[in-house]
Amino acid sequence: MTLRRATRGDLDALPLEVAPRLLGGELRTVVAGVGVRLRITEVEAYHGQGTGELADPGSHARMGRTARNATMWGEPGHLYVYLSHGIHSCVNVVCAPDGIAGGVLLRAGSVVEGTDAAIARSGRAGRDLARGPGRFGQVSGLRHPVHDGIDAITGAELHDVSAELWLAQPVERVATGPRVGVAGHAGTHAFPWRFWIEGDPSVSPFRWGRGAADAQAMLD
DNA sequence: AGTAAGATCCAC
DNA sequence: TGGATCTTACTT
Repeated sequence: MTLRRATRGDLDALPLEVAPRLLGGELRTVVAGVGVRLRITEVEAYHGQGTGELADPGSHARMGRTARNATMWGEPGHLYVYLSHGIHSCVNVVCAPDGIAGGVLLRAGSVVEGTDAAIARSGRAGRDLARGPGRFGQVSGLRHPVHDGIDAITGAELHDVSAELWLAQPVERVATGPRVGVAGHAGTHAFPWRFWIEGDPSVSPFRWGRGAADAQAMLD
C-alpha cells in the first residue's frame, strides 16, 4: 500500500469526482507534537448552489457565500472545519477551483498511528474510534474555529496543529448511497453522494435526515 | 427579538 | 428519545 502526498491539482475537481478518490487515503495531523494518522473509510460530497451538473440543496454553501462557509469557496486542499450542532468539529477537504464552493466531508476512518492519543481524545476504542464525522474530527485534533482553513497540501502549522492529506491507489470496492442525516430531497437516493469502503467496520450507520424518508417515498 | 433546525453523539 | 450547545435562516 503506497501512499503519496495529495497535490493541489488532485483536488481541483468537483467533489463528486474527488470524494471516492479520498477513500483509502490518510489524514495525518500533528497536535502539539503528537501525530495521528487516520485512514479514510467513508466520505460525502457537497457542492454549492448551482455548482456542478447538479445543484446541491444539502450543502452549507447552498445559499451562497457566508462567513461560515467561506472556506468552501477558497483554494482546494484546505480543510473546512465547521461546528455541528454546537458541539462537534467536522472536517471537509475543500475541492473545486478557487471561487467555486465544494467540499468532501470525512465521515469515518480507522486509526493507523497514534492510537493512544485517539483513545484519549474520543473516549472510544476499536472500530468506534473515528466512526462518524464528530468522532473523526475529535480524533484528528482539528477544532472549530481555530483550524478552519488549515492547508492540508503544504502541511503548514496553524495554532500548534498541522495537517496533511495523503492519497492511496483507487479502492476496488466502493459503495455509494444517500448522505447521512441530510434533510429532505437532498438526503434521498436522488443524491447518492456518500461513498464508503465496502465492508469496512469503521463506516458509520445510515440514518435518514428530517423528511428525507418521506421525500424518498414520493420518488417511488 | 424569537424560534426552529441543523452534514452529531451520548446517555437514559 | 431527549439533551448538549452554538450558528444560521426565517418569522414577527
